[in-house]
Amino acid sequence: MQPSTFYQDVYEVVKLIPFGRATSYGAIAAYLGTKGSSRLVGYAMNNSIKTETGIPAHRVVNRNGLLTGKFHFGTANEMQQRLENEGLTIIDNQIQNFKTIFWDPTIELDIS
DNA sequence: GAGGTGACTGCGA
DNA sequence: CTCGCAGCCACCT
Repeated sequence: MQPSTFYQDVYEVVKLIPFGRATSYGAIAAYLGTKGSSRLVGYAMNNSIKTETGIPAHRVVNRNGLLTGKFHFGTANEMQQRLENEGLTIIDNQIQNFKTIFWDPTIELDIS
């Protein structure tokens, strides 16, 4: 297919993240085949919020499960608030048991 | 057309 | 263990 923009692909993957789960920028980038562009994923998220794309960006965190982009939300605690609302535990801006709730698109979606 | 930026990641000291 | 540096690539000004 013809990906209009890198953002579009990122949005598609983020939308597929199931409730109560979270993934990392690198995982999404890797799934898109642009693992080297892990920063672009975060960049896309930033744009997604600004453009009201409705993307659950709060389910996307860095490799350590740290809410690195919480400050980019409308309010600093909104990201954490949403994650806790999904049954996750956040301490010091970091997702607890992140390894357990981690949702890897390269595995869950499987590139077949 | 060129330069600067960034919600990252991995490796080294 | 904690802190710092370099690489990476698409988007924005």
